[in-house]
Amino acid sequence: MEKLARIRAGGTDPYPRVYHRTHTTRQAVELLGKKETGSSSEEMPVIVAGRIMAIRRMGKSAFADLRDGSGKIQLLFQDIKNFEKSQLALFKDLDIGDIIGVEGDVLRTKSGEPTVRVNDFHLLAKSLQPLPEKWHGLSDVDVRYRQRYLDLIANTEVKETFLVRQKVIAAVRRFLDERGFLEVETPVLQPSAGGALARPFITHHHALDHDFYLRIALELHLKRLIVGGFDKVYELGRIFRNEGVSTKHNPEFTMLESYEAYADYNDVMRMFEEMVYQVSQQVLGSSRVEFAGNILDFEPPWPRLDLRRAVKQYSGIDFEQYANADALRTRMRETGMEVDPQKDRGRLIDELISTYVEPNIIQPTFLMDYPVEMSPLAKAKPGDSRYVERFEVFAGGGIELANAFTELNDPAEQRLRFQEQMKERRGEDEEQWTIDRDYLLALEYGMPPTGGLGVGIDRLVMLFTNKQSIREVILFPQLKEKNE
RNA sequence: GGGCCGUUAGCUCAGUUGGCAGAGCACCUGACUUUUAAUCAGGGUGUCGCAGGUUCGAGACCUGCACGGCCUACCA
Repeated sequence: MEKLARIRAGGTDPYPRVYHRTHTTRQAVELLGKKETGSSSEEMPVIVAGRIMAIRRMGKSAFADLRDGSGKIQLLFQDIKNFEKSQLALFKDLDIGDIIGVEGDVLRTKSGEPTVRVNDFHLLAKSLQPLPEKWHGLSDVDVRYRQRYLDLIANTEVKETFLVRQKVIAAVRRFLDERGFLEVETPVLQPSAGGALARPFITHHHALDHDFYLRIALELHLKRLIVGGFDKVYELGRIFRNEGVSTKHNPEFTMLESYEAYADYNDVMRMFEEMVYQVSQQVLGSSRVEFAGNILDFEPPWPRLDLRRAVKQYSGIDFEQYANADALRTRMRETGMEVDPQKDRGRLIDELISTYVEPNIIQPTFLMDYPVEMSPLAKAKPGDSRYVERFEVFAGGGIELANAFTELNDPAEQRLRFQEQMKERRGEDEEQWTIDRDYLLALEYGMPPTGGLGVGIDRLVMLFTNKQSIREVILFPQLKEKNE
């Protein structure tokens, strides 16, 4: 760009290496406030730096809006014609988008705008690309996600979303830390991907000449730690699922899992509703949040619905009366549902839940006691081996917030359940599925009764920020590569 | 994977029945010392997503492809 050459020719380095400011724009505005209440001295010299968001040139003077990470402040350039020649030339070449530093004093203009009257300024980084349009902002979602930095510059509310995200995560950590949970880190690369039913990503370790899977859940390693004697552990981490991409699914996403020895799913339920309540108080200052046109209230206790009864209530089908997949499928077809003939009974019930139950659950609600077919890692209900002590939490009409159960700690029973799973998968020609034998070995040493919890952090943030798409709460969501 | 919709200037978008490619912002030139979507006068900066086809003539019509969105499917 010729402007850049001209600036260099004028003896100015368009990318100097350091610039020390005395105030952020926010601090400069606060300083002005102090000056006006008379609690500070007369002279208010400041050095601030940031990106030029607008310039209003008016002949001998000019106004500009300067934005930094803390906020923005107006700049006033006066007597431009009397600038030193090189400064005048540099000033003329300033564009919206340039990063500059200015020295001056703070004052308030006639119209009440906090302003730095500029005595001197320096170019800190020249912008060679035009910024998105100032009035409409950037709305092309493709560009917004691919060039998130532009989104953050052009759409100030986007920044707010990610600040909330950070606060949610910090509040969750605080909650668990205060309760004596130990935060741990477990392997992302695993010889077998267990703890969930999702299809994993496969990668290859060259030195070991061995395939590894990217983890699809945190579960099995955290429970090894319960065996090892850490009674309360959690991990907040990225997991990877090689499946469809949608407004609710990103191939990599952030999961919280916690495990507490000597607890069951009732304890976990109480902990989870308290956790979300406290997080909402700390992040939003309220237990209420608007989501998709509804007001959700996280104040405990949340309703607890028996899964079988909920399905019956909303779909009219009592799946207990249909003992095998074929019978249930036939009954579901009668209601006009299109049903995949491949699905086993557990998946059919899952479909009933997502079709009939989830959309009706607006307020945070526990759905309890799942059929055993759907939950290979959960402990059976006492006296009824067809059901397990498991709950899921839904809110906002279909957002799944949590999945938790009383952990199955009987190694023989666990081995049977794994084998059942493998049997079902045979014929699905999925090479990826393997049994984590080392986990079974760990269970044989004895795992105390344990309550476990899994929380999709991205979805929690969606609720807290009223975003209907998971891509709005992930800084760099996965998109297809653009072909040249 | 399937269906529908979209893709035009750096950005936000118009573009009539198939007949010279448009507006606002940004950018460039000039005027202006309290503006804040500054204003005023002038300037169009384009591979109309890509590749074919129909046509005297295609941004528009047809086919294929790419990318995106929504729905659907998949998904603990």
